[in-house]
Amino acid sequence: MRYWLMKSEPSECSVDDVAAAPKKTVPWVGVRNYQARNFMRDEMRAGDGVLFYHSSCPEPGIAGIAEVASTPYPDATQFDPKSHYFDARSRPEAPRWQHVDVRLVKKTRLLGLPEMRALPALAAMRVLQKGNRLSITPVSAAEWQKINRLLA
DNA sequence: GCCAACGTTGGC
DNA sequence: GCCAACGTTGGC
Repeated sequence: MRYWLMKSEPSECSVDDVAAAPKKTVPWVGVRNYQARNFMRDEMRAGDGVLFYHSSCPEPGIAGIAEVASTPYPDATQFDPKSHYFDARSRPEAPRWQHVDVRLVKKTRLLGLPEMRALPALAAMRVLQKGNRLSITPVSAAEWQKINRLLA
């Protein structure tokens, strides 16, 4: 059992959008960064814990608790010329991009970025490090427990 | 809209 | 393999 923080722009897919989705589950399509892809493809397991993070918005922060809900599979948007995420160099016989499904466990109060930065227990979180841009980052068990207590 | 930080691309 | 140019991310 591992833990992750996954960023989503609420204008694209907010915590409320996931809550309204069938089975409260969405395919995590659109990741086009190799490190983030590798986390999904190589390291995630169904049942892993996910902190659902709102980015590029007026109030960035953790907006819900979710979980990994599938094994990795190819991202269909890479083969769709009409998609914003189309990748002309990916081949169906060798898909470049894979993703998992994410299921919302519960929407929480917003744990805002300033509040996260103020907590010593979270000081080492990958997502808070200067220069971090990765849309998926590992979370330690201690960080996971701390945040779950705060949002309980 | 600005800009720092980082990733990717492509010429050499 | 180097590295400059360019594109993207994401907080502010």
